[in-house]
Amino acid sequence: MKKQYWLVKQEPETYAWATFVADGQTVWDGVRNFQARNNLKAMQAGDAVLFYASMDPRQVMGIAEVAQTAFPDPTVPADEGWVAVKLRAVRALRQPVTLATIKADKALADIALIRQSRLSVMPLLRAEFDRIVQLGSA
DNA sequence: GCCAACGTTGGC
DNA sequence: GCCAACGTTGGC
Repeated sequence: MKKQYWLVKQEPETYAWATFVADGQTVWDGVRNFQARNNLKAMQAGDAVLFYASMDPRQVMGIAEVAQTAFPDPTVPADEGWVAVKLRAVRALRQPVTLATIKADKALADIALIRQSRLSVMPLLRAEFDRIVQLGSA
C-alpha cells in the first residue's frame, strides 16, 4: 500500500527525542483522543513519521518510522479500545524545525499542527513532510 | 501566567 | 439531545 506520512507530538518532559534515539524503538502509547487514535490505527509499517516536541522547544526534532501497526494500548484495559503503535527512530534533523518556521512557511500553512494545535497524532501530506525535512536539512 | 481551542461531563 | 461548566493542552 502507498506510504503515508505522519507527525506525532510529545512533551519532552514526558518522552524526549534524545530518549527515543537512545531507545531506538518505543511503544507510542497513552493516546486518549479519538481522532488521534484513528490516525494511529491507520498507520502502516514503514510509514514515515516526524517527531515534534511541544511546549519547549516547540520543534520538529527528527524522523521516525512505523515499526509495528496498532495493537491494544498495554497501559489500559484492552476493552477500552485505545491503541498504541511501535515507532523506530530513524535520524535527527540536522537542524530542528521550529514552530515559528513552520508557521512562517507558506507551503505549510494548512498543516494540522497549526490548524489543530491540540491534536497529538496527525497525518501529513507528502509535500508537507518533505518540506519540513528540507527545512531541517539546511 | 494567561488565554484560546477543544473535548468531556452532567443537568435538564 | 442540547448546552453550560469544567478540565486539559499548548501557544504566546
